[in-house]
Amino acid sequence: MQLSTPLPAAEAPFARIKRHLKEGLADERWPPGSRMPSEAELVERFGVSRMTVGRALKELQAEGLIERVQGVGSFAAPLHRVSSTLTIRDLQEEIEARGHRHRARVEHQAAETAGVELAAQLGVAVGDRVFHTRIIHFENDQPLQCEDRFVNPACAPGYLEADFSRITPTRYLFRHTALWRAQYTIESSLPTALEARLLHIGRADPCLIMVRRTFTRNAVITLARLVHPGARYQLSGEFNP
Amino acid sequence: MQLSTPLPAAEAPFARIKRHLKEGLADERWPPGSRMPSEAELVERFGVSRMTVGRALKELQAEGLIERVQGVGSFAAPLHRVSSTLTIRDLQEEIEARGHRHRARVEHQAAETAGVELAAQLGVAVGDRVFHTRIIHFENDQPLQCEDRFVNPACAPGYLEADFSRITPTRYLFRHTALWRAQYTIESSLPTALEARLLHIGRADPCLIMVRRTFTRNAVITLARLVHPGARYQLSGEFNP
DNA sequence: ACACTCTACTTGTCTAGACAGGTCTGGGCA
DNA sequence: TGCCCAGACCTGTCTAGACAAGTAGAGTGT
Repeated sequence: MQLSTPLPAAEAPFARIKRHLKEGLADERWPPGSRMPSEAELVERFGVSRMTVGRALKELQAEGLIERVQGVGSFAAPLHRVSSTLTIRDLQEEIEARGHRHRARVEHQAAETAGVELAAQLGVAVGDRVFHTRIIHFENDQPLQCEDRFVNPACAPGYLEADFSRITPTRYLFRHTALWRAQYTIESSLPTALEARLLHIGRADPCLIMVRRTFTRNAVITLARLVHPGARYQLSGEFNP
Repeated sequence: MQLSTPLPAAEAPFARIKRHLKEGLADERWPPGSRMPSEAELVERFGVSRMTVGRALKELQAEGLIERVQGVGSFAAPLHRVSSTLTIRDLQEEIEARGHRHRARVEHQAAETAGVELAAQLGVAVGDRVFHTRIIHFENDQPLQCEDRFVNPACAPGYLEADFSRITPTRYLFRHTALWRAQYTIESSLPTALEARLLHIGRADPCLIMVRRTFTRNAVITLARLVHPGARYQLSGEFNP
């Protein structure tokens, strides 16, 4: 006997609407920046409830294909933007997931005084006390990351007492602060002399460098510079539109 | 006169539930892999409707903090994972958004025969015809990207006839193929001799290299190697948990 | 010319119910 | 013992309506 729905399991209404909008976006039926149909129009057009078209639109927004403004409308996102989720895992977990051994060596762990640039980046006053750690992470005894990190003492007062050979700063901060937002940049550059020595690479060996700032609701928690030998480390990710 | 809701605009119920769960996850009240409260339990606990807790859980799932299985339940995701959306824009748009001038020079545009490695990467047979372009992208006449791209002819038969000094391959393929999935890796490395010459940099200058494969539902559309001078280009992104 | 208000339209959120379909478990039956 | 089935429980999806809150524009009064 044949079931009423063959196999593709009959596309759900919200998915159908989403696909319709996505196709329209793809062949520029709604050019970038232009106004999309309102929820009410879609409700009428597809004969579904507002919750359903709302869901389709919300997901398109989350994927970065449209922008929505309360009281105004929904708009096609600026040209050909494509977003993917880049998962940033704690390095220790990443290494252990590969079945390898993680080890961290603490090179430096002390309070320092913030200079002009650091103070600006960390949102504190020049001359304020900030915490500074420099840690080398090893994968099977091979140095994989040099982590230079400045921490706002107001957000993590106990930071200097933590044992970072046992818990990574990422994990420590995750546990002791309320993470709200993060920013990062990724670039390719040469290591400093110190970094090259600590990572056992040459000064001319390219490195993948990630600079990351994380925030609570109001303040900067931490500024981290993560330097990886280019030959041993790569980021990867994928996305499904 | 004082409004009833001071300023933080009274957190919405779904956000409150989400925050509660997130906090519990953060201090391991539900250890990774363990079972989370069911929707029904949360409905009772918070006195809201199922749609509302459903939304909170759905968003946590989208953020990768929990995993849900129909008929079974919701589970805390494996350790300290954090995901962010890395937005990949078309380079031309990115440059123009900065108010700069974009120009592309086509170095190479021809059909070639696939070798063993390329055939495997592109999902075609060894010896099959594939399209190959090499294009230099300039920002204000300074070379910013060397784009080496192989294209599966089955997906974009007209590729060799396109004028890539007028439309970028990314945009062309976006328009002529049904993009389904993409994979990329980012690494830091040295340019080849050819790339160094085309980008006007030295052979010892580090580069940010992105290798990207995009797929239709069944086939590989394209394999691209995007080489950027480390001194002139960086990726950036952010995320809000 | 300017400032204000009122209205129409938009998205944001929530409710209380409904049905569908997947998973697991324990009981009954061969 | 081994199989199947019914029920309990779970998530996935949808509806029809409601109120809140933001925006833009038209109209009005000074």
